[in-house]
Amino acid sequence: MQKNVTIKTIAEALGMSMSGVSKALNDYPDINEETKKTVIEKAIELGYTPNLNARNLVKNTSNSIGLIVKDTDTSYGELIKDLSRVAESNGLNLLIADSDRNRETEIKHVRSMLESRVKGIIIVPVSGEISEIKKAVGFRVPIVFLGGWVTSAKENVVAQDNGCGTNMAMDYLFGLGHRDIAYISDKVRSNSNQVKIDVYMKRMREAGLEPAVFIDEGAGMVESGSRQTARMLDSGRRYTAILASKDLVAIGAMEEIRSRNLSVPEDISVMGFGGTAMSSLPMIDLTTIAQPKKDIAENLIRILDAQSEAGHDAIPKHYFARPELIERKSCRHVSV
Amino acid sequence: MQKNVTIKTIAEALGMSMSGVSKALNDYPDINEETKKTVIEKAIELGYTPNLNARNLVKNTSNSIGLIVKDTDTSYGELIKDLSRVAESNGLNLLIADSDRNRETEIKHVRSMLESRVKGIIIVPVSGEISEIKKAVGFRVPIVFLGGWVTSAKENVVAQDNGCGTNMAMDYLFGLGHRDIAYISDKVRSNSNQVKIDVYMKRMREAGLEPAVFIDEGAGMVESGSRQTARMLDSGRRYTAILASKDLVAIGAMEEIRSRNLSVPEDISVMGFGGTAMSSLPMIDLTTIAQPKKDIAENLIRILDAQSEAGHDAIPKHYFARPELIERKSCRHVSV
DNA sequence: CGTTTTAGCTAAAACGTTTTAGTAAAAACT
DNA sequence: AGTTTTTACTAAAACGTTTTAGCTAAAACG
Repeated sequence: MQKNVTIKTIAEALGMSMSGVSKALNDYPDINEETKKTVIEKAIELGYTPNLNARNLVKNTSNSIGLIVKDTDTSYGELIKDLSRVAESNGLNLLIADSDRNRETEIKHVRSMLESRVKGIIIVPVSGEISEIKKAVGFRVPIVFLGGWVTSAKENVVAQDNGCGTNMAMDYLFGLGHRDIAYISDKVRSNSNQVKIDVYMKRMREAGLEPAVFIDEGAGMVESGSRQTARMLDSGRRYTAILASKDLVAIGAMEEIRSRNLSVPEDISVMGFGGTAMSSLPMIDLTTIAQPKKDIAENLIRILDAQSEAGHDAIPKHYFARPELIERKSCRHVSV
Repeated sequence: MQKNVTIKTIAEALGMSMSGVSKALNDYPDINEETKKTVIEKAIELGYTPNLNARNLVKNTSNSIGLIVKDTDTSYGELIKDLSRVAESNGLNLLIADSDRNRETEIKHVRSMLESRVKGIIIVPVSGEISEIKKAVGFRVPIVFLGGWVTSAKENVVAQDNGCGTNMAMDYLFGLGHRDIAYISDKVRSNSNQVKIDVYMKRMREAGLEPAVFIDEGAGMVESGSRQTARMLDSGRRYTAILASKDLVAIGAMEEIRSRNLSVPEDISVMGFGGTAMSSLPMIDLTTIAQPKKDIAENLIRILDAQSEAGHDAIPKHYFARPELIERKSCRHVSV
């Protein structure tokens, strides 16, 4: 392996000092323009690549942020693209890890990222119990919680505004004339799911209607959707619309409905939550409340940046992104 | 901001030398076991976190690898989870970037990763024209190309064995009694697509059958699938099965078939390629040739590791992962 | 002309590690 | 007892940067 090309290499090639070269490359004002040009040319000629390890070490800064998701396959995993783009435009590298819904793995990733001296950590926690995470991070770097798990006002949180999203969904369904609307949900673990249920119930009651919430306790989002839809269909009451807690739950619902030779949306309208890639497929074509991924990505980075400027006594920041209703083919006017 | 806890902090607290502490923490044999214990305890007590920037700088190594995909949403994007897992078990961090199918962005990411001194780069290139990438990387770190774009024997390449996959698909369809099989493809840009076509044609001819390849030139994989399926259905010849170049193309095909009141698989069997998450959805339920993501992830890291040991005159390595046929509901025996 | 200012550099310390070479004391030999 | 070996450390250099303080020569000033 040939010797690394460093600032010293350039300095020697040019017969000048290392500090001179460094300053030239960093465009300091006290270096002659001519000199700067010469230095930059030489740097390119020699194939110089600055060593960020060294730079970060002396400047005590970092050019990377960590993202730990609990599952790359979920809607928060789909955010990687947008986050990577925003990070890039802020000159940041993105360090990614998947905790695989495992607390131990999650903590390991946190530790490892701290050793790599990330500027901050964005984390979709495995559960709402975050004390271990907080303990591992200490006050070393800012940490932003992503998603509906964390509610404490003392933490930095970015999430979808699920209250708002549910209201949009209800407005839409009421607007289509639906009155018999069921809420179908997978296991309620995170706060986001609870908020959706609360708003759904409130809206139904305000409209003088009887809410009907079907919550599944089993595994598999699609399966949860199917099971609870079956329960709903067998319940005796007739429903014209389903609001599902997730896109995958909605897909399970559609499946169950169709397996009984009913059709979506002719017999029952189905509305999803998430706006995942799958919801747009032709055979699915799900009307859904979509997560504004770009908006979320931008605010994650914005908050992380602000907090790392501010130090560890900074006031916690919260951002709730306004979702967007994507109208597709799974909902229609209630038939009279 | 309070002072960082470094090896020096520990050394002073214990009245010993920095080198002693370093050696104790790294379990050198020439340090007393008692001393090691004391040092480790103190390190934990003070909340010491090793600074990998400093370590990597002096050891001239790296603990991270870079992954640049051209689109996080494709099947190679779904590999992030597995790659992150394999990386973790090898003590590596994963730096991820999305080139967004843009050559300029891609090169920017390559540069940035080199500055961060990654150990190596895994890249799903934007196109088969890789000279710019090679030039940017030089011989600094090993680079492994992922996917069907790069064919040169001089490069490290990991990809699916598409020849094998296509043979599996053809065996399967022949086994179900199909003889009128069409191949439907989106735009042929990468080598992988061409290989599939070649094998398809070969197998058809060997069976004494007339191949029929429908290639779309337009945008959107789903739309490509639909358009070419329409062409196929209008072509006069009657087909009983479709082999699609991608899962999304297959989904487009299914959509077109169903929109004509034909059904899958009763009237026409459809076979996909990729084994993406979407293929498993109930309304899709696509029989497909799945990418062995775990296998691919393991071999990517293995090759990267081997090449960075070997230095830049290492012999290029190739690995073609054997895909797996996932049998679902989109294919059945040809009706007689 | 002598002094002050400015332009354009250089020298050296610092960042937090690892590692090589060395050393003092204790232990083991002869 | 004197020598060698072993044990358990320490000192200092090195990695590739940035930055502070300082320096020299030229320019500007009075």
